[in-house]
Amino acid sequence: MLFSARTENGFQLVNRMSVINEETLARAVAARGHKLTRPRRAVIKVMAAAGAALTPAEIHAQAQAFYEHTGLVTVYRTLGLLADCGLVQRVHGPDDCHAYAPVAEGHAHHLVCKNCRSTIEFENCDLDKLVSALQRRTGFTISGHWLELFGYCPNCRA
Amino acid sequence: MLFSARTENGFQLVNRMSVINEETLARAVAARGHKLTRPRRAVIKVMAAAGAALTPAEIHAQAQAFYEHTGLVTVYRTLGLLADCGLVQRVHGPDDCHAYAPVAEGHAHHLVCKNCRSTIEFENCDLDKLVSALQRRTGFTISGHWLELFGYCPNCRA
DNA sequence: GTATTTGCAAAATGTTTGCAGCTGC
DNA sequence: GCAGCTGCAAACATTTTGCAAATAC
Repeated sequence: MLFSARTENGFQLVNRMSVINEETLARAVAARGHKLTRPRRAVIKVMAAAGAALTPAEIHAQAQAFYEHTGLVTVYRTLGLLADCGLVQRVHGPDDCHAYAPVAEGHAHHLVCKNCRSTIEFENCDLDKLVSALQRRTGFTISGHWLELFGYCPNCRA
Repeated sequence: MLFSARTENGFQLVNRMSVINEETLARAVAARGHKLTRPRRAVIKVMAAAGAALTPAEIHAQAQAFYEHTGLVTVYRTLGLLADCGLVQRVHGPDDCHAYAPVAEGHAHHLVCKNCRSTIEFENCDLDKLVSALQRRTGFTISGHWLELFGYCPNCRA
């Protein structure tokens, strides 16, 4: 299992338990009737290829490597678009909640290192028992959930 | 089980499965060597008595009922203080993440109605199996987690 | 009495909007 | 060609900081 160093400011997805690629993202966007413009392709490339949970500003910086004239505003709009399609998801922390991570199946959870912020995506969360108990006790109909784990990765345990 | 109407803008804690009171909060703040000033007492009153997950602006407005000259800046600072003490916790949503909720035991989860935003606090989350499986598979040492459930409360199921 | 805390105003940060021009299909 | 998209600048919202006056203990 490989754990790479962190990006200057970003949370690196060091080991992804599921995969999402550029093609899938591009196709999903097009399928919804949205145009595949140059800046959108750049943002998609960043989210798919880099595989990192990044802030809009970081995505902007990286996207400019693919298409130089990518504007920050367009990054925001594209992230909104991708989020609407369930292809991208906000990653919240105790403090910040400005990062976005790619999502393989429209729903995912993240395990984040509190020190270097490397991030692992996982899918199985096994909350059925809790969910049904709460539904019974509260009368709510529970339709979704949202889970993040924090800790220290092998490299940062020191 | 009682479900009250939502506040104008806030997420009402309609049924709290655990309790935290003003005295406890005030004592914890004093115990850490912080002064119990009038604006701090006002914020504490709001968080304890109202029992609602509220944004800083909402807390500010409500706090002024207890101490008129409470400033918004002080609300931010007091929330930071309470959060440091584990007495208050940010409540994040898919979109917004600007609300704070009182916490009984330094750690809690929330079940939020997607329609009226009424909120239930709960504590038992039973993630041990998931946590140990992930630790084994990833090599991470997992020290904390963060869980929120979404759905519709009995009143909003329509 | 003194260190801490406050409120104000101002700055910093992050995000959204208005709009004329550009571009994918 | 035309709707959808872009980038810029400017607006907007939220949070933080500097500082002199006020306050808890």
